[in-house]
Amino acid sequence: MQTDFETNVFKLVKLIPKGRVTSYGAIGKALGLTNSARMVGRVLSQSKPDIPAHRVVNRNGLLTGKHHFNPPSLMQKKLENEGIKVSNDKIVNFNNHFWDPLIEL
DNA sequence: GTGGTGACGTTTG
DNA sequence: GCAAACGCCACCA
Repeated sequence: MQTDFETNVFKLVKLIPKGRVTSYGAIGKALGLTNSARMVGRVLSQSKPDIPAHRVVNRNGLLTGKHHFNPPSLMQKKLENEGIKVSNDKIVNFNNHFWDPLIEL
């Protein structure tokens, strides 16, 4: 059983277009939580394989949560598989791949 | 019930 | 421009 917030996060993450990435703050902001990025990250930790959590990174474009993947390198691999260049655990041209739910939706 | 920590972000010094 | 502190909410010890 999940809260509405978690449901929203799951839905939003599922709506992320292929080859695009977003940030915790953007998701939280879209849900009305301006500074609760931690919550978003926590929710993603409970996300199932059904959720492309690899498309969610921090504001720095850094794959901070890759340690929670299995294996951790899977995150980078998936991003690269979608056409996103990843170097040193961080997204290249992050601004170019950034997907803002507030704008796109 | 209290304290500390966490897939973070923003603001101030 | 870089470093440090605060804020937010939830879970674990």
